Amino acid sequence: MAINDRANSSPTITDVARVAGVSIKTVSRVMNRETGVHSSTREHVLKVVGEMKYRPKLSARSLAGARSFLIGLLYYDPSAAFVSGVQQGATLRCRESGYHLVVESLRDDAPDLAQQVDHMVSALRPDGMILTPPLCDNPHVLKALRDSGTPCVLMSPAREREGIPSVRMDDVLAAEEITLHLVDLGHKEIAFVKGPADQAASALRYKGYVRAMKSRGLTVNKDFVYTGDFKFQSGVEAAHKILGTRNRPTAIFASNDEMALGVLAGAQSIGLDVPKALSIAGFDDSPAAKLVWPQLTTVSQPTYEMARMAVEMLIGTGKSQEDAPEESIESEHRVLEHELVIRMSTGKPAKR
Amino acid sequence: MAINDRANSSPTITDVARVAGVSIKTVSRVMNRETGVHSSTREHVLKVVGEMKYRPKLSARSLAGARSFLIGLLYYDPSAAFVSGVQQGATLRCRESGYHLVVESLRDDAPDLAQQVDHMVSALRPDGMILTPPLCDNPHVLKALRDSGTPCVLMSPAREREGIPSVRMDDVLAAEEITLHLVDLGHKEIAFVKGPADQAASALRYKGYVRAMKSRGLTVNKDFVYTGDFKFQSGVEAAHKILGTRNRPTAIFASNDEMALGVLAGAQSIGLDVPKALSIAGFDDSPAAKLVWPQLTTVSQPTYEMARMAVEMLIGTGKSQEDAPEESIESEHRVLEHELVIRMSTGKPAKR
DNA sequence: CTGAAAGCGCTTACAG
DNA sequence: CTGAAAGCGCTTACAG
Repeated sequence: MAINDRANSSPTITDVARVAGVSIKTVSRVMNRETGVHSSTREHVLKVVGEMKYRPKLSARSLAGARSFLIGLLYYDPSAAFVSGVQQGATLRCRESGYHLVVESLRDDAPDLAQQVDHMVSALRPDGMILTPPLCDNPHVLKALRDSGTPCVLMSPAREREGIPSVRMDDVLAAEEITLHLVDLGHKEIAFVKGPADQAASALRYKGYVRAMKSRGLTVNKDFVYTGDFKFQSGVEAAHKILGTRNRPTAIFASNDEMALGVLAGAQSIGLDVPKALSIAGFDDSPAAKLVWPQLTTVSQPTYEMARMAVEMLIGTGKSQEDAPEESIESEHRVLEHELVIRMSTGKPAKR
Repeated sequence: MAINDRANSSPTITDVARVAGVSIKTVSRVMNRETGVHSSTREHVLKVVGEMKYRPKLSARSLAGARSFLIGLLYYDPSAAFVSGVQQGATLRCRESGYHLVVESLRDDAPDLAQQVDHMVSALRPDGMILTPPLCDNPHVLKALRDSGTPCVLMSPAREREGIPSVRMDDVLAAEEITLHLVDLGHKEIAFVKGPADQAASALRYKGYVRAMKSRGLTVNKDFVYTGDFKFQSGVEAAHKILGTRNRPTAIFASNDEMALGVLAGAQSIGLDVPKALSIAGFDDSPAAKLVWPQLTTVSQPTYEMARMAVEMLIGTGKSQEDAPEESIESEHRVLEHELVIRMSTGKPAKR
């Protein structure tokens, strides 16, 4: 027992089998939690495994078997807010099942996006791939992945696709709810700062805003709808534009946090007290939402849960490389719960 | 040519060798850019490789050879500011050399940290590991990694360690420079908001502040040094404390952005105009530094470059598992250039 | 400059 | 319930 047979290299399945007095197949069965092993055999093997600190080597399992125990995560332009939750969720869920997360950031300017994806996939052979926006909407990336037979899950895609599972939140509903929050506080003139036309979320959030206004019999004033680009500066401009009017609104709902922060800065720069003179709501619950005064009322995206769910869908789905691509990829579109985060930037409107 | 020999599975080295009319060893040599292959042979093989779209499988290379082509990145509590740059830098540098980045977030509360690390390392056999704060200072993690013989690079460790390479920036110098920036603007009374005692950066940045003040013959007023915890709220409190005095300073240097943002919020909440009545400087150049008004003057950490460098050091270092742990790990401690980011939150002091 | 053989450490498919 | 054999797709060590 005290004699270690080989140098200081880690034990292999053969070593364990020899010490335990069973075949490597039995050790393999125990390690993979297969049924049909006598409980006394199982316990004995497990004991030896513990003593020898045996850990199966991923590369060997991967080469011999059908799974690589690797999940890929593709980023394009990692917005800090998004990355943190996604990473945490995906990585923890992977560990629970003995999987590992391989992250790849693609360059913004890459003309050979599809090739990069293909390269990654054929070297790594991941059991699944998680795509975040805007990559989850890139047809070249999607095609490369489909050609390789790699199962994918799209996170918050602009639109759902036949045959490709996705996870998302309900942008329309969330926007509706936060607008209703403002209405419930007593606001009647509520401005909206829209995102750019090329992003799917823009229209969805606007839709929720309009729906909320109409459901309460409030009119959507065209002068109070400003189209920004989801960046800080466009929020500042929106504030100047919207607040420059004599008959200004008592609340502004900017459809992402960056723009809401811009609105806040713009409002404060012209001496408006938030939330007394103006309520401001955002969308995303980015880290920065808590780093201003007053802290921002916003919507928390379930990034952590979406990532966990994505991994789960991928691990559940068996890899279907050999089969015809279309036949066995289970297609589900899941919608996860968001959360309203009411902070100090929204309050009752001042009496006029 | 038009006939594809096997099903739709991807070609192996044997397939390529057969089509090219050479041995698999020769294909292997070409793929690994080894010398000693006739140029005509090399070109011919490369052509066939291109036509067949052959990509070596990582698991096979890993099992047969000494390298896994995997670099591990360990996080603990991913601060959004840090993650984004690190990820980008590491992942791009990895791709340039055919490596892949495996990310693992450890749980804050894990009592079995070392075991988790050991598990990851023995399954994956990464060729190297990058540790970010505060994991890079955790003795259990370090020990687990040393025991396994995995080469590591520490990013911004609290203290450098014998035999373990590291990459960092010069916190003292950066803090000194930003303080001098304030002095050069004409400030003489400059307050400092310190970080918590248990973080290495706290003392370093304070040291730089003191050095700058002394070098210009300014006195460090103890009433103007407030100890926070690197969080927003402590910045708010610092502002109230420091600015509540009759004889208040004209500038505050908070030693990270979160606290600086807190100071900004605190100052604005009592009606102070920044930067006219008060200049504020931070440290980190976090995403939020650009999402407030006025935008924050701060120090940009070279996270992207540090990550690139870390990968480079790891790829350069050959894996030394078989040897005695101490003997061949090349120990280097690199210090990378930071950058002062002068924005609108600092300006000349008002005449009294 | 090129190749034949062995083997990395597992899983698969089969037999009993 | 258990095992012997073959093989996954490469690299290593060696020979010529």
